[in-house]
Amino acid sequence: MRGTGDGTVGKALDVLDHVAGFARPVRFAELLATSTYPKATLYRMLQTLTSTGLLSYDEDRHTYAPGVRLVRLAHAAWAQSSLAPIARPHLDLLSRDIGETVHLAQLDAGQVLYVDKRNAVRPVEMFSEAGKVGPAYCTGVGKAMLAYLPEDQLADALSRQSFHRHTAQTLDTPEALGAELAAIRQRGHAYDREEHEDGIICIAVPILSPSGRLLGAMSVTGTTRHISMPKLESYLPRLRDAAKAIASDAADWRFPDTPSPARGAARAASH
Amino acid sequence: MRGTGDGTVGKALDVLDHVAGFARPVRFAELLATSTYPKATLYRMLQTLTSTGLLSYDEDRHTYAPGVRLVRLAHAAWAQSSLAPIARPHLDLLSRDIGETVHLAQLDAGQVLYVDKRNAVRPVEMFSEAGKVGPAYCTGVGKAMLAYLPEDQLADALSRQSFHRHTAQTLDTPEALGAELAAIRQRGHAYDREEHEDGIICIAVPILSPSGRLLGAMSVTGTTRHISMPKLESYLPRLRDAAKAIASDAADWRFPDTPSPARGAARAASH
DNA sequence: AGTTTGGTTCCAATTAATGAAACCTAGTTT
DNA sequence: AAACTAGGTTTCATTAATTGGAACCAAACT
Repeated sequence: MRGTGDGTVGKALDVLDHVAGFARPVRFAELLATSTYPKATLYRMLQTLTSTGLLSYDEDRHTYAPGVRLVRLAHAAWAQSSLAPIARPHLDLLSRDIGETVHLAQLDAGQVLYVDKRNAVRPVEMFSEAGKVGPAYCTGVGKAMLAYLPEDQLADALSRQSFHRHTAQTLDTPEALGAELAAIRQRGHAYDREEHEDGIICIAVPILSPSGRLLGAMSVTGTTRHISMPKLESYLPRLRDAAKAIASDAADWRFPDTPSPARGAARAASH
Repeated sequence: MRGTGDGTVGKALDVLDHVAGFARPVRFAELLATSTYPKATLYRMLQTLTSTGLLSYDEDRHTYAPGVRLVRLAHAAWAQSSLAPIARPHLDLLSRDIGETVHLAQLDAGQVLYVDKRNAVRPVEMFSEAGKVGPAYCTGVGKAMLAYLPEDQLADALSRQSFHRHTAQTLDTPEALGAELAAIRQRGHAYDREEHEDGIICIAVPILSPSGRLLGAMSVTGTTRHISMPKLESYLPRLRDAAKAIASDAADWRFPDTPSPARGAARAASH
């Protein structure tokens, strides 16, 4: 856990992650008992994080929790990410079209990070879903992304997988996963055959920029009770079209106007 | 801008905010031109932020943008905040009940921070809406919260208001706002009479814990084209009930189990 | 070829973080 | 009531990181 390597800021983030890791407000003593940092260091770190608003401190209960300032920063991150805001209208369309649960994910530190979601039947359940993380080696979107990762990044991502056997179908060895990734590259899409959760299946495609760079992945998900894999496969053309449309929008998006050296400076000055 | 005061972490956050402040990916030179930090310092700060995932760097375009790691952290912040997750079902109910746009907000550094929203027509979009900030002095939720802030915190919050005249109705002096806040305390709810945007009106109530501490605020919003203030006022009882229910849930929430010294240590050890 | 713009690296001076230990303080226990 | 203690907070000499001026490099213009 210790030493993400990046000086003071890295350590501060260790602590922030540590606090966020508890799914509830946590007291100093609890953090100390599970921390590699000495008392005084941890204490001052928490002070700093609290005073910057990254953590919030409950005076009454003497507990720390992630602060609302993060929500604000995340909004900025989401809004100007190269994928999520562009994909939004496409997700709307796709979801209305096929009427099943649709996920949009990116890869973050070897994990699947869900950045958007459409749930056809119950539209509201979603809010707490974006920002969730999941394993890459046993989810449709995860495998779709791993399959199209450059070699060095793939090695890094693989080294971060836990290969826990979630269900009887989970591919729980790097070898099995390697073969699966090759198959995914072959056919261009990934399946999740109840590998993460019993009763949940999905079909997923990567979102690749025109130049072949991996941007994210997208999936249609269902329960075995109400949908079959062939049915999911029938959505594949539309899923692919949406992924392609998103990728092409994303490629355009960076050039809304012709960049000129002078303009940048002018805009900066007016700030 | 410089020197939030909190050592290295504070400076790093200055830079992070600075990047987030541009509503688009930015280049090093642009940041440098608008930064108080010297070249080398800013450069290394950006390196650190990038390598920790708080910023993402576009190799091709040489631009920095807020990183997806923030979305992940924000999820934790949102999910264990003392207000938003508790309020969620109540917002669902209220929104289904009255069929108008409903906002849930908190106060963050003198600004209104929207933490949840229900839009009558469209389902919710995660951090595209939540995480947004707005002015406190000229929005319904903002004024509702300012009115119930302890004196010292109010002074701090007021000092952070810009008092920009958004519309003809905007209260753009501390004095006018002070009178308005007194009136809000009197009647228990706040109005926004097109003070922030022409054509947008709303009615808002504070969310106060049983002990009177301010937790946040909630509003029902509409356009003057399709709704009138009396109609909005007719929602007041239900809005108040929802706010009360949220506050009471929030008060209970902190005691899911009786704390005992031994348990904390045991749980910590198993971590 | 020459020059400007944009980005990166060096390194001695400076500043901040560190952590062991001492010190509070509000509850318990004897 | 005095002694203890768990949980927090502060001190301070030591250690490590940040700082920023300046040099450097690499493209993009001229």
